[in-house]
Amino acid sequence: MVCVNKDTRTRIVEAAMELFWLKGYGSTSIADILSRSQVNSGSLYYFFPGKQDVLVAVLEAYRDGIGPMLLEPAWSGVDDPVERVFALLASYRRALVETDCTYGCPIGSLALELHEPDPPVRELMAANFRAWVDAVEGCFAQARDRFPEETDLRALAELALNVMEGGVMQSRTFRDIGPFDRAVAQLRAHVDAISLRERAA
Amino acid sequence: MVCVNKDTRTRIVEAAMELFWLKGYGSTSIADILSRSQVNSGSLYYFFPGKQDVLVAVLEAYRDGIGPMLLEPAWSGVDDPVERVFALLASYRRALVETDCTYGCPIGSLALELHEPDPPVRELMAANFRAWVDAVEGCFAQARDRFPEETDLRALAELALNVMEGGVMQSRTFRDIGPFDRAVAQLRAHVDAISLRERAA
DNA sequence: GTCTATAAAAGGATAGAC
DNA sequence: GTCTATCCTTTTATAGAC
Repeated sequence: MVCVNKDTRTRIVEAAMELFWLKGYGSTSIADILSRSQVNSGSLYYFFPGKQDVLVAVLEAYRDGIGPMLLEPAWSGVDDPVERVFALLASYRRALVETDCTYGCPIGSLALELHEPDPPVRELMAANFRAWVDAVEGCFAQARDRFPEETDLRALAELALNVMEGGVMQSRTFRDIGPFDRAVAQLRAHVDAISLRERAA
Repeated sequence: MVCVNKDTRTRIVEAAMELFWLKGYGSTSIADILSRSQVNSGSLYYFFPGKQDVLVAVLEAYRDGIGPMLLEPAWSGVDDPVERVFALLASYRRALVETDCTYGCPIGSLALELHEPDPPVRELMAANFRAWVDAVEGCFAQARDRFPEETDLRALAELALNVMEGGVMQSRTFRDIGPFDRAVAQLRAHVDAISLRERAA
């Protein structure tokens, strides 16, 4: 990806996306965004009324990028729908390991950092979670016949999100990948336990 | 509890505890703490070198209060050890409902808000999670004979934490208690599924 | 231990030329 | 669309009397 000649707005959003992930929203200053994106104050305020509008753009970028930036890379080479769920979780594991258990899910961090988000911000965070759960539920739905009829696939997908977010939270706090791995193992055991028969090899 | 004549340090810590819960650490200013605790700047800096030291005191208070302030109220009138786990989760549900799904676990929020906490802060957040998981693991251990020998009770207790924290995160974001309830229901189903026989009525 | 006043810095946002 | 300079507010922290 060529990074030098992107348009200014894109550079701002990408810089903010990374900084919010690294430091959080409140701890990222406009000056941080300006210096990382190599943009001047006037240009930022030409495109965005204020800092919160940059956040909105970042959350829109995450929402729009969930397929191409998150799911497709995680699922490349993985065909089995249930394995795709665990491949997705493995991509969060990678992020944790690569950052020495410092950074996990950017949406989750923002969701707990911002205590009284304005409606557009909250709605976009919800849209991100919804899209994630939709995708995971879709995986389980493709394997519908492996689960008992009464299994609530939506609730199962939400459990996967909880396991991921909770695992990230604990691993970050303990600076240890162990809690994340045990969380995923618990989900695996649960999915196996409710599966009707073994998957085709 | 008499609140007027508590000593100054205690008033500061209690005010900060509430404010960090309501607004987060970064969004709570020293001025906020001073006005809520009715203390003057000079007094706060007499007791604490800076804002982060107030946070340390708050986290110590949570850690020391987990028994008397969290577990004992949640467990009053509940004798069955496994039901105590769900009674604890119900106390988080209460916090969510009473605040219109705005506030959940203060430790979880701090854990995701603070991206690069200084060692004493991170260690205290870890100590809080550890104490929570210890308590829940203790409940499961009291019902050891209800679970297969190979069941990892520690991992099960960690799952309970993940379910709580994930459920809080989603319910807060969607401003809807549904995700939290479904998360707890999934844990209940999992615990029931691995239980060897029905509990005594 | 507590009070008031204030220093010192950071941060969000704006103005106006180009 | 971009640039520099700067205003204004908030915030952390300190000084020094009492």
